[in-house]
Amino acid sequence: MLSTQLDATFSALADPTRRAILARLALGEASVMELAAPFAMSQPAISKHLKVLEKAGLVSRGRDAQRRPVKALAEPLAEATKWMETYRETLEMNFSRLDDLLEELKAEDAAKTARKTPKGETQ
Amino acid sequence: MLSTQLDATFSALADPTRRAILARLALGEASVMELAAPFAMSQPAISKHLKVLEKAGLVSRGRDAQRRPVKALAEPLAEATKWMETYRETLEMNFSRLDDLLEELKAEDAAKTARKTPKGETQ
DNA sequence: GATGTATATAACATTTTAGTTATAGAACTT
DNA sequence: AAGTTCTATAACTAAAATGTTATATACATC
Repeated sequence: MLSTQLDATFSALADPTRRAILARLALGEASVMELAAPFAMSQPAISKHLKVLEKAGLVSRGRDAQRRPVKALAEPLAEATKWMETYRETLEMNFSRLDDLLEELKAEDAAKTARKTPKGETQ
Repeated sequence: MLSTQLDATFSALADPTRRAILARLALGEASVMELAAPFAMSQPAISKHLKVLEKAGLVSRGRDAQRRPVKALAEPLAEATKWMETYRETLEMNFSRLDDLLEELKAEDAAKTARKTPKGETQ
């Protein structure tokens, strides 16, 4: 669980162009030109984005004559998803502990109030 | 579902120092000094990381005398998690369709072979 | 073999990011 | 009120990211 892998995955996902590319690739392989078409951006720019995605392991490249078809890979997402899930679980645990604490404090306070308030009286 | 929110979330998570800060905060509120302690990094550097996290909505700041306690917030994660889940689901759907296609091709091929092979013969 | 098409790379400019030190301000302590 | 503690900001530097244009390369086709 190298930190650098997570860095690469989250960095790759942090760019809207790259997320759009991945969204497109989720529907199936595509060539660089096909991927570049929807964007107001040069082909070399897209090639660079693809290099980022490839370094992060989010895509792999094939070979079909002059084309280098790009294919999405699912694996690297697992680690990133896991990090986020673990984080959220810890957060939630902490919140529920906080809730418990608040409950405790409330109960304690009620007890004190009860002690201060003579038997049978209400407040 | 502004793209810029996702950008901010993923960018924030792309840095190991910020992930460590969040991991620490998942256990409960902390002051800037407490957060800075484990890192070989100046206090202003940590303050900058906190500003990034705050802009992404991943933390909120409180006030306790000179301290500005930092608290983790869960909400922004939802969108990011959703993006990743949707992406993975689409990917998997596509893979299973590919599997179907391969099955089809195999069946087709088997049928052809059968036609080429006279009745009763095996190959 | 000349031409076209798909992609990668080089060289460059601009912006953003991540860190530094120095300093300022606000609130506590004595 | 003087000093200490906590945090933020300013000014700066260095490196990385994102885009550009021009060019090279590899294959396909005429």
